[in-house]
Amino acid sequence: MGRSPCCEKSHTNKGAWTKEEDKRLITHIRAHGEGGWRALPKAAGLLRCGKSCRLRWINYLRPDLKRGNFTDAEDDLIIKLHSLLGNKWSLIAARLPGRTDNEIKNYWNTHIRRKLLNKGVDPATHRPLSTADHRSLEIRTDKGDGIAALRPRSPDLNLELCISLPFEERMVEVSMDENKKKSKCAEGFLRLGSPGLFDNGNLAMM
DNA sequence: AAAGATATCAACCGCAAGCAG
DNA sequence: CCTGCTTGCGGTTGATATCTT
Repeated sequence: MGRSPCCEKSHTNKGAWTKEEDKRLITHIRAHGEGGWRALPKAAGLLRCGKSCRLRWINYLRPDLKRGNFTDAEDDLIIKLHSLLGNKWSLIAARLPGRTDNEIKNYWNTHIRRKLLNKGVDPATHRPLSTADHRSLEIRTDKGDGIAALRPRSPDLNLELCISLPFEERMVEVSMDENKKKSKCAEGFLRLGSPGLFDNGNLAMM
């Protein structure tokens, strides 16, 4: 028995959005506000699924979006936040006003990754790559569920940067994967307002 | 100029968290 | 609690643009 589809796919459009669809979506959201994505397409007269509407609005139609190239300061901030949060694009985007998680994720994968590699920095660990050992930075592990995962080989590559957080659960949730642990800690870090982090999202140290 | 390779990014998919009943 | 539904997230795909040969 498979999952039920998120919407009636046989009656929905897919692919690039037309200007008319954009207009309908913007008009509807201006009138009724964000949310209720599942019911929105029908209400707005769109042959799209709710997910698609939400994505289109959040990533491209929202009025507060900052389009255009990333600045060097944004580059640096993304790199710093990534070293802290890992691939938690939504958390990173939350610290970059006008940027979306999808935009940052794409930018990371197409530009920053290469930029770091060219500088001899491993984009996954943010540590220097050495020609002799960079292939050994990661090892494959099998967690017993048949799914292999890449994990840092060296203990000192552990990016758990949550030294002083009140997250007792991280000590006991041994089954939680590394990314989740990292982001949980980092979320707390951001929420609590670490001395190393200014309100504008800039990192004072690290 | 044409063909193939590579880069970019908008959009989709599946999963999991959160919430209401 | 349990269940089902909705929303949000991260990984991935695929169409298009740009570059190289």
